[in-house]
Amino acid sequence: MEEQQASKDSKLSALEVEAIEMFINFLKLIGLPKSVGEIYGLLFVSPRPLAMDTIIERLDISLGAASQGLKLLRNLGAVKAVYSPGDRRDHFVADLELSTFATVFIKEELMPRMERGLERIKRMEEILPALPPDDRKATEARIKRLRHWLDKGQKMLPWIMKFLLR
Amino acid sequence: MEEQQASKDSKLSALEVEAIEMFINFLKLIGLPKSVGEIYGLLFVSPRPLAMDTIIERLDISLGAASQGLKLLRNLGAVKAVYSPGDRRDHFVADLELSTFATVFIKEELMPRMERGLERIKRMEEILPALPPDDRKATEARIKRLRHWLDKGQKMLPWIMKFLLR
DNA sequence: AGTCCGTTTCATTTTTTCTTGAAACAAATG
DNA sequence: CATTTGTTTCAAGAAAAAATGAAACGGACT
Repeated sequence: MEEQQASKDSKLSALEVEAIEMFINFLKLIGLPKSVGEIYGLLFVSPRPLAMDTIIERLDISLGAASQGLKLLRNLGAVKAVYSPGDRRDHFVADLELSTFATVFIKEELMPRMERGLERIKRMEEILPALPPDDRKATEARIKRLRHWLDKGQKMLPWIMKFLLR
Repeated sequence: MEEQQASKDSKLSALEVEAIEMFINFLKLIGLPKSVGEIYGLLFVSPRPLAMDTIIERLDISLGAASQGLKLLRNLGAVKAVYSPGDRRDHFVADLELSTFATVFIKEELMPRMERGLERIKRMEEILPALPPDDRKATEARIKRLRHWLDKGQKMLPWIMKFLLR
């Protein structure tokens, strides 16, 4: 009579909830949807591999979300499928190497943007000479500053990566 | 007869378009909406302060978006209002110190999450002893790893900040 | 080959986030 | 002090992102 909560998270332990919320928050930071954070959080604290069924049931998410989320996480390298003898289903484990997320973010989000940024700057610099002389000086200074920051960023990234990878 | 484009960006120079697109992309990265990127981008390449009217007109955005976007940018410290003699309107300039964005992001997004993360970890560690012995070991290791990463991150941040600020 | 079990895909729905514009507000002007 | 000009606020609408679930798929077992 006091069981039977709204069918919701009744199946998750306090520890699991903490881990899940934590990863929802962190992964949101790098633009991943809630469901992905949930899945990774659950797998992260799970002492044994989980099948998709289990994940769906315990997190109470849809088939599609689970499948897509797992796919994404596998592509990132944050989750691996392991073989489970005598079971047709795939089972999933979290790769505990958290640097993966930071690394992926840097490689797939930051770096490409910086490259495109540099291209833009080059184009802007080409346009500069055609500006009215009064404005040119000021604008030139600004673009130079932009470039300076991009360069700085690009120098910094490899260093951060190194730090992340041990 | 070949003028009169769809009333759209006809008022923006190629240079402005580049800058705007660039900032839309970068600011999106730290979770800011398109309109904010547009405003900052326009101000960044503008050799002189712009009034809100001008911003609205040239970017073709709404009054509300302009007001809110400018407010946000002012709060971040990325835009300043300057006095323009003989004009009732506020005029806005971009603060060229791009580190502002990174700094704000770190301070308002990253750091708080890390703190909340540490709290969670502490709570998880308290729960640990109550786990079934077989699982405990494995889970303990995972949580230790989590903590390790958070610590690492927290150590890294001040360093990054220092790097950003010159 | 046919059935079953598990997974992926994707059109649709739901949720979240952003934008709009009208109304309230403020502050300078005549 | 009424009016005009400029700005903020916020409820409603539009757009974007994420979740759902049914249908298609694929591969193992009989």
